[in-house]
Amino acid sequence: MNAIPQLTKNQTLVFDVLSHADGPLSAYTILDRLRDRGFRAPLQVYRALEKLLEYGVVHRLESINSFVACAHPGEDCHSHGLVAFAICDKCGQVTEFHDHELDHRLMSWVRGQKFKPEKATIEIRGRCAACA
Amino acid sequence: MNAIPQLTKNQTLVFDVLSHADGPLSAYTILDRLRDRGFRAPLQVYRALEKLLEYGVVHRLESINSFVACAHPGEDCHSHGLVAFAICDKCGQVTEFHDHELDHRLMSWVRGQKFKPEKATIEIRGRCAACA
DNA sequence: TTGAGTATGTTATGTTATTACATAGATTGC
DNA sequence: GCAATCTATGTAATAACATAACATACTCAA
Repeated sequence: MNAIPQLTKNQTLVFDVLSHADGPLSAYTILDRLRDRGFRAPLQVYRALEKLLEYGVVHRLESINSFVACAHPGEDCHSHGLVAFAICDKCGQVTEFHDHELDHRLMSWVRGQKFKPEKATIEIRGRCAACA
Repeated sequence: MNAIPQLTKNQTLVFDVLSHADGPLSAYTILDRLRDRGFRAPLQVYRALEKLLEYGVVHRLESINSFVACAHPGEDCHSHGLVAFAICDKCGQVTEFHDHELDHRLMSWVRGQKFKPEKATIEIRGRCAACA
């Protein structure tokens, strides 16, 4: 399990915004929230996100082009294996979920194909309990 | 299992392009390939794709913003339950995959959360056997 | 203190997707 | 027939998401 390096200024700012948000944010929303901290351009956000994703402290939700802080503060989430998300289309709430059995099933299929996996995306869209 | 309705002119054109492609295509690539069939605007493509997705004859690959014809020609793919994809980042080849056990595992977790699923995205990125 | 590496700033541009509005064709009921 | 309605299509403009290219500054070890 890799340690998380000291974050740089911009990485810290972006991570803070995501940590305090109550749901996933788009890169441009993050940018807007950091305007008064000096952010001017999308690249400042995307560059920080790139590193935060690499460190495993932030996840990208491909199906909604948004980013969310990992639900396991202080840990490198990569060590948990695959991550799955349930995303509520009504309220935006995201639930993160790790399941070894699921990983195993996916990976055994993938191995059967002689496919070398690098990254997996598992996202379920629908309505959360509160919004159903 | 719902029958697939008669496709309209634009839906047919878009589906043909996807069917004959050797991998996933972006909406704008489809547009370019249909310029000489009279297509002029993205919306012509997106509107057709929307229906084709609904009918289950085309899939959207969220992690690469692209579209691919379903691997089961002539059937409504929705009837197979969840669909997973292995996407080769080198050659672009996509392998489609259905697994009941996997569905079950995901859905039982989701039910445990009282979450009402509408749609699932499962995509594995990496290198295919030929490109590994 | 210089050179290498990393982080940042800035402008411009590329790519993906939708909004808004107009037109055309098909179908139904009268 | 001929309106009313519904679906499909056409077009322009714009919104939303992401990266390229280049310039500057910071940091740290040799």
